[in-house]
This record gives sequence, C-alpha cells and structure tokens, in this order.
Amino acid sequence: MPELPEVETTRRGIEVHALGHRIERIVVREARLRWPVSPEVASESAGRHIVAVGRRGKYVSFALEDGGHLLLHLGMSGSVRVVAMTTPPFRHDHVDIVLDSGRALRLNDPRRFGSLHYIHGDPARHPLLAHLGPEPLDGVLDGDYLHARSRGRRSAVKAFLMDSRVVVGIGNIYANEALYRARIHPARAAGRISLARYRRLAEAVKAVLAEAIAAGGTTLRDFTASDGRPGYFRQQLDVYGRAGKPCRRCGTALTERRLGQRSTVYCPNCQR
DNA sequence: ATATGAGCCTGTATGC
DNA sequence: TGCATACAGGCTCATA
Repeated sequence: MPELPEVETTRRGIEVHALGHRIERIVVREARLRWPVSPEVASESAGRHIVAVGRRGKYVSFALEDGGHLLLHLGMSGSVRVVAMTTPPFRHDHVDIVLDSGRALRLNDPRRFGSLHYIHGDPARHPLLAHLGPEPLDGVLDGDYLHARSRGRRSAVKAFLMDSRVVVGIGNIYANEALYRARIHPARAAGRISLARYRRLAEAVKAVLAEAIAAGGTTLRDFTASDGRPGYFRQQLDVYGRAGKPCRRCGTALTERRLGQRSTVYCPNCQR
C-alpha cells in the first residue's frame, strides 16, 4: 500500500516525465474520490507548466508556473502510470493529466480513497498539510524529538508512530517493521519508552524507509511504479505478512494481533 | 488535550 | 456453486 516509500517511488517515476512540461488538459472520468475532484483542478491547470514535482508525507505535489499546486494522494490503492495519451483507459483509471509530450499521467485507484486538489497559494498552509509532522528522512526526526512528543501519551507506540501529526509517511507496514528493528513491543505505551529506545526507533524508521525506497517500495497487491513495475521490498519485510513464521533474529514464531483495528505483527520474544 | 471508533470503497479471500 | 461476511488500509470526522 502506498506509504512514504511507495509515494516517493511514484514521485521519482513521474518527475522525469512531468518536469518542465505543460499540462494540456486534465481529464476526470470519475470525480468521486476521497473528496470530489473540483472542476478547478482542470480549469486552473490547463496550459500551465509543471516547475517542480515534490512530496510531503504521502502527498505528491505538482508546482505550476503561476504558483498554484496540484496535490495528489494515492489513498490505499492508488497508483500513477505514465502512458501514451492515446492508450485506452482501463477500469478505475479515474484521471489523466495530459502533457504536451503526448503522454499522460494516469491515476488508477480501485478503492477511490485517493484525492486530487488544486491549491491556490502556499500548499504548506492548506488544511490537509498544515498539521503534518516532520519528514522522517529530512534530519529533523530523531530520538529526542520522538521522546519529547510522546511524553504523557498512553496509547500504543505503534499508533503514535503512525500519527501523521507526529511524523509523516509511516503506515501500517513500516510501523511494524521499524518497531521490530528497534526491538520495541508495538503495544507499549508511547509515553513509557526511554530516550535511548526512541533513538533506536528513529534510526530504525529512517533505515527501513530508505531501504524500501531503494527497492522501489513494497507491492502487496495494487501498487506499481509509474512504469508499471512492482516494488521489491516485500522480500525484505521481517514481520509484516509473516505471522506464525520464525523471527529472523531468534526463531520464535511471530505473533499477530489487532491493535487499533490494524494488523500488527511482532516477535513476542525480542520486542519488549 | 488525547484516545477510540465509524466510515469511505472495491477486490479478494474465507466461511457456510 | 453461490452468497454473505471479513479484511485490507490512509485519512478525517465525530464522539468520549
């Protein structure tokens, strides 16, 4: 599912084809996404050049020459492919961003939890982005920060790690993986974890995300990069999807349970 | 303020 | 075989 590494993989794939190109038009075949796609997405974008392709958390942003931005979220099942404009759309191909190169950025999203917005002005002040925590790979995230933010929090550290107001980009898969690497039990109260252990956790988060990006993300079912290829990090997952299998460190069978309505897998022996 | 649960949506897997 | 139900997951909103 698209977490930070999958979104970054998408961004990189798109950037090559989008940067410096003009948007000819945007075709919306299905406007009923997470939020209805506003008509101004098409009307404000047509004829404008794309001057940057960025990412904030799990959002991809297209900066347009006049200062406006398109903000794209892949939800849980979204993907973008770069196709020839003339390629017939397939099921769930909801939006085409048609470029002057004759190609189109084609958004496919079976579950329609994704979104596409046009933003006037500073995107950082948009309600969807204004309250987001720091980027995990930007250097701001460290053990001291996580320790400070978690004081007084009684909920599970896994939920804390997945809270986008604390830090962005970490969804269910990578929360499981990072906690395993840091040897922290996912159900432990966030406010009762030491600074030393948060330092380990911060490093684990950065390492697992960086490695996943290098592998092109994790493909479970829907996700493909913009060239249609899947991500290959699945083979490197230590716990997610491995319930009942032996822990790679100690051989103990991995436990699965639900935590905050999310599938949680961990080693009952080496995660404390 | 934090914490929890519902709901959005479709495809796939499981149970009867 | 068919039908019903559960589950997957990111995010926001409503409620405690």
